[in-house]
Amino acid sequence: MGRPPCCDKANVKKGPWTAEEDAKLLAYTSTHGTGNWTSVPQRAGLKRCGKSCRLRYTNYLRPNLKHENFTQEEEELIVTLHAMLGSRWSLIANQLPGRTDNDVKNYWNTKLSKKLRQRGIDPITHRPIADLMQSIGTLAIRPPPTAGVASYVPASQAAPPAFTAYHDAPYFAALPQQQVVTKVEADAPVSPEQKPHQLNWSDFLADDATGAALAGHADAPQAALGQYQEGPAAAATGIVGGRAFGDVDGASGAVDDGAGAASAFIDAILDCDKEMGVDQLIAEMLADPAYYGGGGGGSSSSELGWGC
DNA sequence: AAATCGGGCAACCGCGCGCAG
DNA sequence: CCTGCGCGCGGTTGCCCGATT
Repeated sequence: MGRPPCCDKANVKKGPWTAEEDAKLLAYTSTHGTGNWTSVPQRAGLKRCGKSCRLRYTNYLRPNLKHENFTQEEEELIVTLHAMLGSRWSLIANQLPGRTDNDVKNYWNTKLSKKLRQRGIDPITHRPIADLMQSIGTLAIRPPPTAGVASYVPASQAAPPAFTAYHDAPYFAALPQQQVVTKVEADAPVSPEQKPHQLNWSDFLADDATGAALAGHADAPQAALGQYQEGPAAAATGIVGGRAFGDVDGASGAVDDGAGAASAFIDAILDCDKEMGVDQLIAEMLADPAYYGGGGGGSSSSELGWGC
């Protein structure tokens, strides 16, 4: 037996919302709040599905929403967070005050992913496309990963089996530094003399930015995040959900160099998420050995310095 | 000026999770 | 523990509108 529909679809209006419908919904929510969406249409005098009402409200009518274009800072934060979190749009949107997950998702799909491609970066793996192409050949001669693990890893993230230190990639030289999500092994800083080396499968997953940031090679993420950073104090006070990050003021103090700033930012994100109850989800995701192709001697969350 | 194409965005759909009974 | 229900999320669709032919 399937789940019954949330509303009588035959008597429910679909499609674009009219100004009158918006007004009714807004009037209702402003006096009654937003609880129990299934009853909202009836109470507000709308022939809409409750789900549709919720969506309209959260994506368009909700107070404090930004309707203007994304700023450069927001762009950079989205790119960085996407490198860390993947397509967890709601988590990303939480760090962008006034933006909805739908906003962020649409912006990513229509603008940012193209932008990254134009700059030679694969928007899914956040790695140089040239490296990905180069890796295809290497892939053929590498032993397959552990079967049980491989089936768990999203194909989109299990891409390249080998790469060079991004700092050496010539095509990156032309890129704005903050667009580059670097990857350096946490316990083995790359020296100029070092040759490109091969890594474990677990090194190719979404922890790149995190690992890089926490390994003290956080130039790129830090540059992108610096303006959002309010420091550990802000996080500790429970200013969360993007409020602290969003209330950027130029006098908010010095930004630490290196791992300190990046770590603080990550901690702040985690604190925010904790406050919102999503920290557990992220912690589990990061700790999940299967997610990172564990067993390959790879980077656990603790090894990455992820402060959970 | 009309037709076609493509991008951007709002909205919908289906699924998973959490909670209450 | 099981079931029903509401909510939220991510993926996808379809419409609108500007650009191009």
